[in-house]
Amino acid sequence: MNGIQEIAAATGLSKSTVSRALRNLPSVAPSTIMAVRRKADELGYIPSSAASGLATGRTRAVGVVVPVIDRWFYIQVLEGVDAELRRAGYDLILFNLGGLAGDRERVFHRSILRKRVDALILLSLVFEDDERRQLETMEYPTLVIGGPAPGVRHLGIDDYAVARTATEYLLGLGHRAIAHIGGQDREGLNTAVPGERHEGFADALATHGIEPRPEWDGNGAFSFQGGHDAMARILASDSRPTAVFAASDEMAFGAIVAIREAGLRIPEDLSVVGIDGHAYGEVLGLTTFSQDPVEQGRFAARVLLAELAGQPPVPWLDPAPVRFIERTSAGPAPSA
Amino acid sequence: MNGIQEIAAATGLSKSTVSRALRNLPSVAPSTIMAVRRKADELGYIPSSAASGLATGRTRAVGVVVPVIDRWFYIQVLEGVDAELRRAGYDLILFNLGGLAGDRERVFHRSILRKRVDALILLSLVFEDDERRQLETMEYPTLVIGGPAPGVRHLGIDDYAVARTATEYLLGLGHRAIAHIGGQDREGLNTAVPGERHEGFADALATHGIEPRPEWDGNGAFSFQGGHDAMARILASDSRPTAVFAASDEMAFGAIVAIREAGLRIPEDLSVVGIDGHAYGEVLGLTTFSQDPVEQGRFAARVLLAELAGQPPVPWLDPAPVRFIERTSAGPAPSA
DNA sequence: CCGGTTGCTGCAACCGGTTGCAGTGCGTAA
DNA sequence: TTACGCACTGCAACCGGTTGCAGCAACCGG
Repeated sequence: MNGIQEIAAATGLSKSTVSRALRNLPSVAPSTIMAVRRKADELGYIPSSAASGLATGRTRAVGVVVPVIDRWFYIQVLEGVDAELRRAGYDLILFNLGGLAGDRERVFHRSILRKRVDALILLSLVFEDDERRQLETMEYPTLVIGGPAPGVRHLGIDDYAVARTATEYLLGLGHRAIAHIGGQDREGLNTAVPGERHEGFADALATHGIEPRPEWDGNGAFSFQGGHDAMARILASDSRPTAVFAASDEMAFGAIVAIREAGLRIPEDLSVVGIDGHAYGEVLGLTTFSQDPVEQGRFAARVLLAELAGQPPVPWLDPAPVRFIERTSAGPAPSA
Repeated sequence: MNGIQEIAAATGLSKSTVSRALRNLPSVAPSTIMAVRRKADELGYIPSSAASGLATGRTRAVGVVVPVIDRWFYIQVLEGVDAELRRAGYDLILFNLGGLAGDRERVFHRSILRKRVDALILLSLVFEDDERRQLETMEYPTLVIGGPAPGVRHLGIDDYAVARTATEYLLGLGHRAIAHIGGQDREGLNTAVPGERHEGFADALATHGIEPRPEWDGNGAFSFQGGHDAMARILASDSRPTAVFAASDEMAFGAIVAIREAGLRIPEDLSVVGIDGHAYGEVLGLTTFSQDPVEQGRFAARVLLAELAGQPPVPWLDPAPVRFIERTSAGPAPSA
């Protein structure tokens, strides 16, 4: 005999009373609750999530789907989501698609989740039409963080606006020769994010009548190494920009290293700005437009938990805030 | 009516046959399997992990416990563990202690896991005696990765040996004035790791009759920022070392930045070596002793999955391999 | 003294699968 | 023709909790 039943036998109570006592339901006499608790401890009772899940239809777990794990943004979000779930006594199940090559099927084919979660948070994913439909047929509340996701409820910064603001900041410093480092992170990032940020950059230039130069548009693959290599290539070209807009902080870090390797000074010779708010920026003096993915994660978790608690769903979420952090990597354009 | 039952009714078969058909058991007629599959698709059947978990006592999930999420090492391991679990069709449940302040209780109090997992991987944790006992009473297979963990089965590199080797490498290059950057990561790391690595360092010096100098022993808190600040302090002291042994790559990166800020050259003025194999090392030219946490994660997962598949448990695991990556951050000691 | 609350507990069905055992129908060998 | 084995399917109990409803005793006001 096992579980709750065993406690029932040992205390002379019924299964139902024990069940209620363990959950502190008000309809149980305080003395009974104490007795049951004591016995449970004594017997080393371990509740079975499967059993209660089966009976209630609730798992007390939330799934988080990431394209890959090893990316700054996802990890920050994960940290935030986790913190909030922990507070609420929910578990976190991590579904990693393992890159684009990985099996998207995995999550979108409904049978995989096997009703394991009560709600789902999807990170930086854009969906095919049928995937979106799949998502809708899943009965649990869902939320997407990061990157525009047409047709599904979504939380994140306004990538276009941030990029545009960042570029305008450089323009405001007098820069006219501005390079862009962006590019697709094939397996990791929302495929829309690089595009949005690039567009914001391009539009800012356009309003100032500046033609973007293809040799100043680097593909940094949204990584440190990529940013470094892209910057090195740009510096190797015939003409040199006076500023660089990197679509992510990690690429900006790479760019900074490449610039220093070339013997140039920041910001005297070359200004750099990024987007993200990565912790390394502090030491490296990176001027950046910081988002707070931890808070985004927390917020997403709170929204979903509220719905699970019975609150009416919020159909629309405001874009997440961006904070400008001015450090030392960007300065006035050198006077030609 | 729901689930398997519904399919049974629709096909005119019994629950049991449907159940077996869905699992492709050999005792079911191929034609029946096809029919059941078709019906299941048609009805949009979603299996319930809770129900099968309850019936079989297996959850097809493995738990991973981390002290905090946002650390390079843990994330790499997570990636490896996940890859292997995915292959095997297992889910990954992430338990974050959320720093030392966080609730260790959470995991060690048996009732929290609520039989949610079939096996448990613990990252860089040292245990109190009673926690170890708790762990033993949990019925499922368990494995610790990273940092020595007396009394429990454990996987990881030999921290002492690596640190000693790294230091001896610097000694071999003629360095005698060697600084150490280590220090406790209060909330993140196995409390034993910094100690082991420091000991390896100290012992290597000792065998060469070198007295460690306290002003050259920096606390870098196992972070980029920490490494930077520690190095800056060391450089600000009266005398300057000719080499630095950083107990982690991230601290080494910080040190490199600090050294360059001071206008010194690497490795002409100052050599740097690290431990880890962080991806940034490539660009920064860091000479390091690389471990492969992804592979450690994969390996750990494989070990546990094998046990879950019925293989006899392996009581002892060899230390994980370390690979020396010689790049450009360390060179011969400048001749005084 | 009675009818009605109030507070607590028990009964039994149910959640959705899994599994040991007992059929059933058919082919085949004796 | 009969007996037997084989391939397949069904019955019913079980996994360990949850919950609607009923039951019971003590207590209340009238």
